[in-house]
Amino acid sequence: MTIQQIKNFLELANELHFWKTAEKVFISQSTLSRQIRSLEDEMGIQLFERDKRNVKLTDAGKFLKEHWSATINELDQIHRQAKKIDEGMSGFVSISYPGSITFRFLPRFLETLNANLPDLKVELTEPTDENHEKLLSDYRTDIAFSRDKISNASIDSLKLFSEPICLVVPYNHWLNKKSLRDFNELQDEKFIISGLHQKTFFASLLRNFFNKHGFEPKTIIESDFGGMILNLVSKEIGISILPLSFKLAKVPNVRFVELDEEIDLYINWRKNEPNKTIKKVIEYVKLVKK
Amino acid sequence: MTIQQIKNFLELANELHFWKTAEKVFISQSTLSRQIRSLEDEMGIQLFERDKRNVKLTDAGKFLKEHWSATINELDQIHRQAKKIDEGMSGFVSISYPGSITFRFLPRFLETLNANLPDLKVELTEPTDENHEKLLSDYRTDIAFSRDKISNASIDSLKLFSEPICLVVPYNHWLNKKSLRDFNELQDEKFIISGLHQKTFFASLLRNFFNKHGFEPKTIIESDFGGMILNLVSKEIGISILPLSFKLAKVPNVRFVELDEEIDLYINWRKNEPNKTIKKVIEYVKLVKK
DNA sequence: ATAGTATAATGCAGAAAACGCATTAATTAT
DNA sequence: ATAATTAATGCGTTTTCTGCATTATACTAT
Repeated sequence: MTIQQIKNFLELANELHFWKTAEKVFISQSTLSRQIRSLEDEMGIQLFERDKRNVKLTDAGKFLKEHWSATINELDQIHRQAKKIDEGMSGFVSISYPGSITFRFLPRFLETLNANLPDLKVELTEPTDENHEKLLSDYRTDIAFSRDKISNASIDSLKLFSEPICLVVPYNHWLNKKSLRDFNELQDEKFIISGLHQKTFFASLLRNFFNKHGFEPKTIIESDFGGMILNLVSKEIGISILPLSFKLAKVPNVRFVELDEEIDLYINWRKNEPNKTIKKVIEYVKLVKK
Repeated sequence: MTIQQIKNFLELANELHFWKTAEKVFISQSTLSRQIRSLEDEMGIQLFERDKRNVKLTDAGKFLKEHWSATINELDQIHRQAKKIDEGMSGFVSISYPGSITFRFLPRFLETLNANLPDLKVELTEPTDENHEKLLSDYRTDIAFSRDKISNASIDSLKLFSEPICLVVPYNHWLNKKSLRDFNELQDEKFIISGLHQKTFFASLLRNFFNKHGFEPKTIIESDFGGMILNLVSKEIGISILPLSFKLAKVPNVRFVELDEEIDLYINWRKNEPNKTIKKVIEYVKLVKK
């Protein structure tokens, strides 16, 4: 039993005329006649009462006309949707990201995605565990934004942009770009930063930074959550170091002082990803970049 | 695109193994491989990602597995129902009947129908216009019960049973079978009967009856509705003549006095009726008969 | 009644498709 | 390296499908 056969049946059920119907569906009258016959045989159900002159639906035929018609419409709908998925116009991606891009890059990116792939469903996760390689290869995420460059034979990466890291201080704090001549002046400041023993990339970046400048910060609160850190700085509990992106959070009573140190953002995905949706999303990220 | 192809796809989508699936659906592995391929080509959608070793569903494939599965189940359901209709196990009949069979024959008949064809829908009409032939040929009714024999080349009839007609009197009325020696004794009785000028069969039967016995009844109320007549008799407003069947209405304070006159019940239907449901219903009526 | 017309079914022969066997090619396991 | 697994493919055969031409039948007009 062919979908086309059913469609032809529906056409005939409307026309009730073999010749006209055959013409309409671009087959010969004999073919149509035999198609309907074979449909009837296969189902073991008489669909039409026909003498040499008239064609009319049986009760079963009426019933099937109604229900098949509905089902065929459903099917067409389903096939259109499947086509969309196949073409990556719709579907599902799981994205993991560092908190710092919450305020500028990520919303822009999601906006672009939504404009171009309105049927796409996105799952966002802000992983505490930063093992991007494993997240990707275990299919727990499809696209991983990361601050560190990942070198792995089965992962493709692309650097999207760099941005300065900044000292984050309360508005009236003595410190500004010009006043800061020597980092040793920060000796007595109370820092609110990620625990330096952490294995996250940002922690190791901080570790390097303080090493380079030869002093150890006085850490009074440890936190990995930028939003939390900003609020503590705003309440003048201490100062911190964060990527410039956090400025966009627009927390009041906070100033960002750019340092001569940059941090990168990479996008990572499984090499040879066959999923068209994911590939398409990766293409769009290139449009947004910085 | 074949229904079978879709079913095979669904099987493969579960098994994710060509050889096992092919065995399960009783075709060769090569055929299955090509069927899936042709499905993919026809839809223009990749359903499986497969290398020489592994088979897995694409996103579009997952989507179609889910939705096709639902649709195929619906279709199977629809086909079962259509089969029922085709076999006359289900469907629709319109039945017209004279009020007199409301109390005994019709409920029995409907009970039998319901027991044997539980999915059958029945429309009952008690026509005031008694033109059964026209009702049938205009498809306003499928089965017409009638009191008169219908002679019409395109209508088949069957006599189901005969029953006496009765004088219907209040309980304490002087009249009974033995006391009634001569119909002229009814000269002074007040009758509640169908207008004798009416063209209904029962009216003409009454006309004949009174002619035969050579007197004209004193009619105080004209009515064609047995139920109404019975209630009026019960209130001792007059007496009437009705088929014995009305006794089953069990209206209180009413006695039936059988006369030596019978009335028939016929069932009528369109000759060569192709509708299996109707034909089946006609068969069942024969089981109930009397 | 009779001839004419409309229309679904059917015989036939050629075209296309489907099928299974055997084989190939690629991958994994030992 | 070798064997085993497994999806794809070439090929010949069988089956099915298709359209043309024709037939059979019922309705229409005269």
